[in-house]
Amino acid sequence: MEVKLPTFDSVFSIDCVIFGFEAGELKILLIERNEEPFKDWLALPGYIVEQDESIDDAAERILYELTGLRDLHMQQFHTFGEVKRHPQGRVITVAYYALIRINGQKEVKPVTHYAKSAFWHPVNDLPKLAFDHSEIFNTGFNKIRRRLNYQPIAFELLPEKFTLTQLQSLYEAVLNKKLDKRNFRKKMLSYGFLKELDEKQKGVSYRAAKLYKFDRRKYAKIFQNELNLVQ
Amino acid sequence: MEVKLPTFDSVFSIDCVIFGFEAGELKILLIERNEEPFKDWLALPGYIVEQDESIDDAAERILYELTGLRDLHMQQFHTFGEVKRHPQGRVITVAYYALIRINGQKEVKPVTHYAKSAFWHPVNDLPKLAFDHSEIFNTGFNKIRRRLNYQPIAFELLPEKFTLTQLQSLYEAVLNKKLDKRNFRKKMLSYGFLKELDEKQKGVSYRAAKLYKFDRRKYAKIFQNELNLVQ
DNA sequence: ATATAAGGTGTCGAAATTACACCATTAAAT
DNA sequence: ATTTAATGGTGTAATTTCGACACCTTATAT
Repeated sequence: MEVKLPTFDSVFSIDCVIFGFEAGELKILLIERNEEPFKDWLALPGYIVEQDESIDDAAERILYELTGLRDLHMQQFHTFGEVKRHPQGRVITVAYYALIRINGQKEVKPVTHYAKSAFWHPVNDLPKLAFDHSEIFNTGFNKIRRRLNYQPIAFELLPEKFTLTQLQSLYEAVLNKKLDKRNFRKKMLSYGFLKELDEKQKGVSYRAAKLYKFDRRKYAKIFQNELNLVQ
Repeated sequence: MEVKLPTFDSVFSIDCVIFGFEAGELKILLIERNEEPFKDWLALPGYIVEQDESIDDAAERILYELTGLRDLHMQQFHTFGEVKRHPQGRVITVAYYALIRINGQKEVKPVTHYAKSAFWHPVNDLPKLAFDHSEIFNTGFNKIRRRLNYQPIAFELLPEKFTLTQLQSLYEAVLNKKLDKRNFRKKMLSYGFLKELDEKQKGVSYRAAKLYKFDRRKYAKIFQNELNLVQ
């Protein structure tokens, strides 16, 4: 059976690459589509921008409708504008990313019928995605990999209180390489934006680690003058 | 006299921030608009994307039509999508930048009637621009300032053969600070992607400097593994 | 008490970064 | 011919950062 689809001209859409970190693994949010085209395929959460909302607002709304997640700090990273990227017509999409702590998060679940389900999937083993979403994901992953080195995005993926080992394993997951424990700690602590708490990890069956907090205010002070690569 | 303007829904446009370097000064290309809205205002070169062209293609075409420049290496840097950014309707614009050698370039000149003129203007003394173009410019300037530190974009602004002093003064213009001559040279040369030529500057009334060339092939070899900020 | 699993810590050599000042060369002016 | 003006071109030493590397400590479970 062939399905006749409407076509459209000049539509903007938003697609979201939402990273989460859980059990030492980096994951992203996928949805199962419930609409043609690419019905039943896996895809990034994404939909069409309304006339009367900014693209930033649209990104928040769309993510909420498709996954139930709200109040993430979403950031635009690239716009995809190939003519044939959408089979039904001309759709230019602005891609956003966000980072989020998975732990303690209520289950993700679509609020609209455009998606059948939403779930976390490890980045290392992604299936083929609808549209050009695999390309969008790759572009986004490269972006955050690079940004990890000069922006405090790691802390958005961790619980508010975290151990240095957790922080290190996040860096290792994103950069995909092993780091030296002593050097990593020395360097992170030397920045001065980690606040040591009077509290320890609980519920582990081995020596509990100290907990730390990211001190956003100190970070901002330290890095207000940040352009420094040449001299 | 009040002018009635047509309005439109869902239009994509492109705006271009084109940097050039001349006489030790960083400049950008502006046009004088010949159409409402903002007729007679200064603006970034920009126009509407057609249905059957990718945004990258559109960026090239539009820049050509408004300034006569072709074959620049243009790169998207941000998409601006506030609802009210265009007085006639919903226009989302994708902003691109490019860098170009001004010297020896034929005069810039619009090919369409949408612009009255096109000209270079120093970045340090920009007038108020049409639409949200001042914001677009600022965003773009910050981008290239940062990219100067990890991408070989400086060489696109200089003539093919350049002196180390020219290179340094470009860095100083973009970063807006003085650099140490000896350290700058030591560092630049240590990378190994500058090729010293058997040729000297001509036509100067003082000791002529050696000329150098950027060796793109060596650069690519050196920086294929580049992620390195944490260990 | 013992085993297990991760927490937590310091040093040394190499490399990179920074600060800093003077002589050399060329063309133009006298 | 000499001087002047302007920029070209160079080295070193102190300091800081980076990277490699291994062992004892502590909490819990058995």
